[in-house]
Amino acid sequence: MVLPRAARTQRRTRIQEEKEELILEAALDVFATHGFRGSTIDQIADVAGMSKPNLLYYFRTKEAMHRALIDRVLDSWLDPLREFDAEGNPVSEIRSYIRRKLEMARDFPRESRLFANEILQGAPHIEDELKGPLKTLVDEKAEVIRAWAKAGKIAKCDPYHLIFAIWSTTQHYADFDVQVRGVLGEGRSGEGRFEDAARFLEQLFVTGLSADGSAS
Amino acid sequence: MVLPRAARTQRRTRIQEEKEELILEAALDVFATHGFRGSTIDQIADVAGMSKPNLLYYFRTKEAMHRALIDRVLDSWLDPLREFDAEGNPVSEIRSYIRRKLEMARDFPRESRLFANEILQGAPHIEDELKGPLKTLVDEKAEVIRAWAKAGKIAKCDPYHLIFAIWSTTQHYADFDVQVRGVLGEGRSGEGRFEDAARFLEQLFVTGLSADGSAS
DNA sequence: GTAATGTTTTACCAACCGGTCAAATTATCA
DNA sequence: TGATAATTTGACCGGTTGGTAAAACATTAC
Repeated sequence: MVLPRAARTQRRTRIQEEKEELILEAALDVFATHGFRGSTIDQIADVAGMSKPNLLYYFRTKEAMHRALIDRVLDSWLDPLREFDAEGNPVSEIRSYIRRKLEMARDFPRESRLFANEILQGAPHIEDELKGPLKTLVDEKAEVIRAWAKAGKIAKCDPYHLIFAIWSTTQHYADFDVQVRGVLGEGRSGEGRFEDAARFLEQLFVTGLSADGSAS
Repeated sequence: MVLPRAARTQRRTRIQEEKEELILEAALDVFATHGFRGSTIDQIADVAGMSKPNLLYYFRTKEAMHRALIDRVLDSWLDPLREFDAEGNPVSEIRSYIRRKLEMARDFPRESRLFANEILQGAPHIEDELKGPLKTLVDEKAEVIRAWAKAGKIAKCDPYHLIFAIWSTTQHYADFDVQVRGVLGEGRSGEGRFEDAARFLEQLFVTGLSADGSAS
């Protein structure tokens, strides 16, 4: 019978696993560079090396592909923040959070751009996740930071804006890679660039948040 | 005669001025939220309140509209960096650069998103500008910062990454506005949010770059 | 082996897209 | 006012887009 994939109950064949993987990989490529509306199914099919109807056999719509991709990636994307440990040493926690985020920007730039595109364009497909799970997690970690500041372990500062600053500075190296490369020139090549960035950001945040800092 | 606009020599009628303005305004709206490929001429025409052929009378292609928009916006976008003054007081120069960038993110979010979309998608239309005028300007200002650091007026740090950090943290409030609002909730509304951000960022960068900071 | 199920392809469709054309309409100015 | 140029419109075109239908083909289970 021709039971389009969406109607599957629980069992998935070997081919399904493989092909879905292949498709999502291709979709990540395409969505990350063109955004949802700018991407075409044909393009994705092409990258995946299969025909369009074949692709649509596994994901019935473009939206379904996008959604599957978001779902799969969002979770791992938030891992670094989850690891943020209330019991650890504040400075080294922040330092290693920065480093982990920077490593993700280096190793998973497509994932970063996927979200960047989505949010830039108004987050039409992930608004719920933003206001739900993401907000909850951030609220929780912000509370940890606030407690650290209150205890005088780091400078008093708005924890939310601290988190935004870490997000933006690190993801910048994935999302705006072309610009970074354009400005730096081809001199500072791949690996060195990330080391420079890491050194700078750690200095900025560690010094910037040293306990003697003032401001509300 | 039917002289399509592109063939104009120098004189432009009042109507041309008005309509081109109207179109670019609409185009900014659309391009900023959907990126180049995700935007359609019909959409822009719709926002501008005119028919598609009429719109194409003023800009012969979608690319021409995009280009005109980029050209008009890029210059003013770099103004804050140009104002960066080598003779001024380092700390207050950096502080006011941050504030100006933040004001631009607040007052011209569409312009910010226009560039963000463009760069995120590989900067296919502005690569030359990145490697040309932008790089030149950044190189120049980086040299100023390097001199300040060498003179011990601010901490030693990589000036390029400092500039990237200021760009990313400030533009974040325009480009990722949905996320910021989603995470903060509707509590901290518009004006207050930017004040909080400004306070945090000034603290971060001023403290983070205080002359006693170490690291290469 | 064969029947049932799972996968892939070919051909196709309606809507949309960027863009053209010629005719109709409106503004300008002598 | 009328001629001339500038602007706007509706009808249209070929290519692309997201998606479908049905049949051909492959795989698995018995």
